[in-house]
Amino acid sequence: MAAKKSKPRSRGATQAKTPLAHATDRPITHEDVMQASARIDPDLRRRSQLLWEDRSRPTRGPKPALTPDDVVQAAIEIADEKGLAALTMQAVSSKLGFTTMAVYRYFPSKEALFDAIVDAGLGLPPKPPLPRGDWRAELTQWAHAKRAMLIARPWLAELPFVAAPHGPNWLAWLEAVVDSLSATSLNEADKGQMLSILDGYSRGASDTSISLARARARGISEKEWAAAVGADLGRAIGDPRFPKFAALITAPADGRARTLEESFDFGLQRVLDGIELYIKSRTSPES
Amino acid sequence: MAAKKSKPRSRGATQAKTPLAHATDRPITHEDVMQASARIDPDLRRRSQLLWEDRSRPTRGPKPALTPDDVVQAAIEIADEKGLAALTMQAVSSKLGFTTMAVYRYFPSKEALFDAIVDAGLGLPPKPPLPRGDWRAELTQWAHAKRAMLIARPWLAELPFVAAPHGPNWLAWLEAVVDSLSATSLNEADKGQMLSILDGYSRGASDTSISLARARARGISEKEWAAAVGADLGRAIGDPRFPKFAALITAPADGRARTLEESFDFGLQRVLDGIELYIKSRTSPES
DNA sequence: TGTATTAGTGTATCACGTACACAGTGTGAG
DNA sequence: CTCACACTGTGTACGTGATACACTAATACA
Repeated sequence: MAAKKSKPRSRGATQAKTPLAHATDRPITHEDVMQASARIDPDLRRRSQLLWEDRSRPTRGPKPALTPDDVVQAAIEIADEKGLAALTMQAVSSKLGFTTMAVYRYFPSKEALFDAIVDAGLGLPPKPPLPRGDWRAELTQWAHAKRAMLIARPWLAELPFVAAPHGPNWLAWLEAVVDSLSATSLNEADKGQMLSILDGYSRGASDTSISLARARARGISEKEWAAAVGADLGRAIGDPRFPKFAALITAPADGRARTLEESFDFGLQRVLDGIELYIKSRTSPES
Repeated sequence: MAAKKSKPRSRGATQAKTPLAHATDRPITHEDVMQASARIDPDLRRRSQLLWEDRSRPTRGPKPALTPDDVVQAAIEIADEKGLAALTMQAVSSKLGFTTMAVYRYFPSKEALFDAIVDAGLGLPPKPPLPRGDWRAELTQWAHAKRAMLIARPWLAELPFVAAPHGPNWLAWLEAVVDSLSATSLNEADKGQMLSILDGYSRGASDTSISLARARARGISEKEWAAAVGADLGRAIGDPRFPKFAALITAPADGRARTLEESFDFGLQRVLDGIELYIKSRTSPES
């Protein structure tokens, strides 16, 4: 056995629930978490660590010409311009003006680099407008921002980033939702639930626009994209298997067509309606 | 220039809105669609075609030893057992007992094979229980089924399948929702909206469970997975950037913890609440 | 029966991830 | 102050995977 294959190892991750065992009554500390993490898949553990540790340079040898951030930046630019497929270690290094192997001084593997790219790509959530307290408005802003972020970096959704270690920016997005929900009367557990709902909707309902964005990055016009999508969906027309759907897409538009963003917002408001309904039912006893 | 690189071409696809231009008053036919599709990226067009055309064998040469379906089946088995990363053309062919290049007689590229795998992996939606008409119950069943499907094939979410051509099974899932919504008073446009909402939530809110499923496929126990996720999320504890989220995950569980499926269902009911509210507002004039 | 067509094979090539060994560079320990 | 060691970037090599191309064998229609 000589060279080793790239092990498709590692995974982890996700939204909110089932985060930690609430076995004892004493509040959980960072210590507890770190202790629990002792028995985690070492590969995953290392990746997560790379994402969180402060990369303080050792003092010994020559000064590195780059920072991990430079590498991440270059990688993101490549993904933005040419797509994920073009994001190779050689592309990154040559963009930086170094040899391929130089990158490995900053990230031990492509996978680790991807982890960093994902977190950097997420960026930070927007700051809610200042008279705080309007949770519904704040969550609306949040969801639109998340959608915009996913559209701006359509390659993010192409990575199984639910399976990657969660970095600081990921947590920042979650924090923002919980923070907005603080204005409600929900208990912690319910806040977690609402976080899942909102996060789930925002992610899933952005797929259409992400697809468009990806096409656009390939130089395809919105018209062409719509034609391609329409052609696929249009196969339903005349096909006995899809009568209802065919009727839906052939129905004349009664009024102005909605933009994708308007569509997203419409759905978002329905979701928030559902959340609001729940909050009210918790507040004013109705049963 | 000799061999060509794998071109990271092709994309397309998605949910419901903006499907076709409703320019004229005459209902859109399959003809219209096919005509519109004439100017689509030829690569995409070909992929979509492969997904839909009946692969009737020409009569001339030797009889093929396999069917496209055999290939798809083998590929799916590999993905199920070893994960997407192990799904190579050589793996597929050797599983079938042929040389690598033999597979290319059935699918012109790995990408085309993936398209077929995605559609096959989606499978068909469940049949709604027979006293039809309870749209809410039917959509609940649908959403749970979709979630279960994604969990059963966690590699599906790893593919940018929103960007792939939509095959028959994809449409079948959409059809099922629209069909259930027929019991409501919604117009076609609104049905499309509700479809987007439900599809979006089901997809996005399943991420957590998909991650777990993926971990499980790698031989990681639920405990280990929870520890890894918890370790990442637990970094919030003590970090001044994430006070609210830290409070959330350290709050003592007041009662039985919800399973992931219960969590999904809880959110789903909120979403359906929102949809129901809208339906009612359309029915009984309130403004 | 022969010829055009097609299935599966063998081989070659190129891109990519990454291991390994080397050379040059600073810095703290002596 | 100096030297050895830690560390950076380079050059090279390898294995794997996708896939082009040319070849042989099979088969049905003219």
